[in-house]
Amino acid sequence: MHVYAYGGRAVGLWWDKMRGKLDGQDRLAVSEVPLEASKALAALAGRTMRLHCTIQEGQILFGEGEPAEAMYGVDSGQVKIFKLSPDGREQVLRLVGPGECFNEVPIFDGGPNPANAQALETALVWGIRRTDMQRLIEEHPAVAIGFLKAFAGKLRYFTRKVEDLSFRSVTSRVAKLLLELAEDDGGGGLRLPARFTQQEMANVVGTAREMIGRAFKTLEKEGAIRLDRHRVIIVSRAALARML
Amino acid sequence: MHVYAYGGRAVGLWWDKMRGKLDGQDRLAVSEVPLEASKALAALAGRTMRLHCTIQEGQILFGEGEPAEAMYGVDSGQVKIFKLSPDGREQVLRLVGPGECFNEVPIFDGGPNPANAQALETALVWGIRRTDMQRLIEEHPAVAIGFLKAFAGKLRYFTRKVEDLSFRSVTSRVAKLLLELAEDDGGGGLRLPARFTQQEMANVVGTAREMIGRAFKTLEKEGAIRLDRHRVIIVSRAALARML
DNA sequence: CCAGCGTTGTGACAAAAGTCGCAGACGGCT
DNA sequence: AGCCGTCTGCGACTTTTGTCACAACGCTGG
Repeated sequence: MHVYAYGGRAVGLWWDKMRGKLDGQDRLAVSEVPLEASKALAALAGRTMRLHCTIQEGQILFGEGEPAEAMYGVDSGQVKIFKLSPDGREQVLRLVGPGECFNEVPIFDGGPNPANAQALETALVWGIRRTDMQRLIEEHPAVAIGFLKAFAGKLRYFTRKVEDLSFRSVTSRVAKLLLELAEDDGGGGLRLPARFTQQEMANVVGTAREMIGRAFKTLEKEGAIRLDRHRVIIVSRAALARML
Repeated sequence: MHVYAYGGRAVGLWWDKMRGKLDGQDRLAVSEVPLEASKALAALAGRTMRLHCTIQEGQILFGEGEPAEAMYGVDSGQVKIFKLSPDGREQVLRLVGPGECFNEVPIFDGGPNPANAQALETALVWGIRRTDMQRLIEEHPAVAIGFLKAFAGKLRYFTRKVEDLSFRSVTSRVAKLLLELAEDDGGGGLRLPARFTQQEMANVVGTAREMIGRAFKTLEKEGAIRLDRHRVIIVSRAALARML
């Protein structure tokens, strides 16, 4: 059991026991399938050494700078990967949902965790230890190629993130976030998953909470969204896109 | 010959002819060496299909969004990888020097060039076409692993870039840039490579030119640098580091 | 139903960053 | 040396973003 301190609280983390062992060549076929890396891995990992755990909403899985134990994948729930500034501000780098994986970087360069990971909602997470993963990759070149594709996607993603921070106003970044978060929802309009508070959006977008509220008012004036009792409803995707 | 338009100018780009051909297994030993990926590649590439060209200072090698022909490496000189905003502002993502390579991402995801590339000073550049590179990787797993390491480094780099843009003030980012650019130089102090204008630094740091000047004045007041006839001399690395 | 707490709305203000205009300095080049 | 284009140094001003304080809302759990 590991204990990490965060914001004054200490949270516990239990690992299930290892589940099995890589046993020979008959699994090769799986890794050969040119799937998106994380999926191929999940399939592979199901039959290799694999750690499991449930992290409760708000719990920290690991912290930046700590030696990396493993890479992880999300089975259900959502995990937030973020950095903290010395004065406590938070910048979310990525939101990881089911089928995606995170903390792969240390597998390949042997360094510490590049950021913090925390469950945004209760999440089921699996992990593969670095050494196991390295063996897996050496034995199955197709897995390496899968990772290369996944990394390529991530580099594009971060490249965009830099671009956005540098070129776009807060309002524009908020509009973009809304477009990404938007979920089709019963009625005519699109609604946001309720779990995002303005503070959380601010952390994703890289600004202060109050700015989110002001951005909402701007977007409302432009007819892109409607604010119904503290909840954002997207009126027009097109109008939102115009604000980019 | 390709012609690209940029800032009203059109520049030409000539490719030398292909130089040779990958010929069998005896090169495997080279790829097996666990070098930094770019170096391993340069070694490999010297014996495989390889394109060469010289790009003059200011010339564009390729533009964002164009279909990716190849990945490249720098033999000498310096290449700037950057994005342009709709209104013409520029954000430098990376400065690529000798021994490093760029535009690897499209090799693996088949997408277009993720950014623009331009020679900051006259540069000797080599390239390997996507299809050749893909074959190389499939045949030599060690190359794939080398790329994974290189990608891991780049992801850490961009992660830091996001962090910096989000957390640090302009002055702090400038101080950081100076620390990175600083070159030991004959006399007691460190000087900057002359080729960087304030505008170029502004593009790296993600701000306006005037802010660079103001940041310099702040840093001078703190005793970190000295301004001698439009040239920056780093007085104290420690004082600079304190400004981070 | 009510209390309590975390989230949101808001206005006034402060600070940081960006813009504009122009003068002056520098560095090649002839 | 003298000229010219580019780069730099400011100062005044605008815009954007961040901060603070506080009231109101609304969900949750007795």
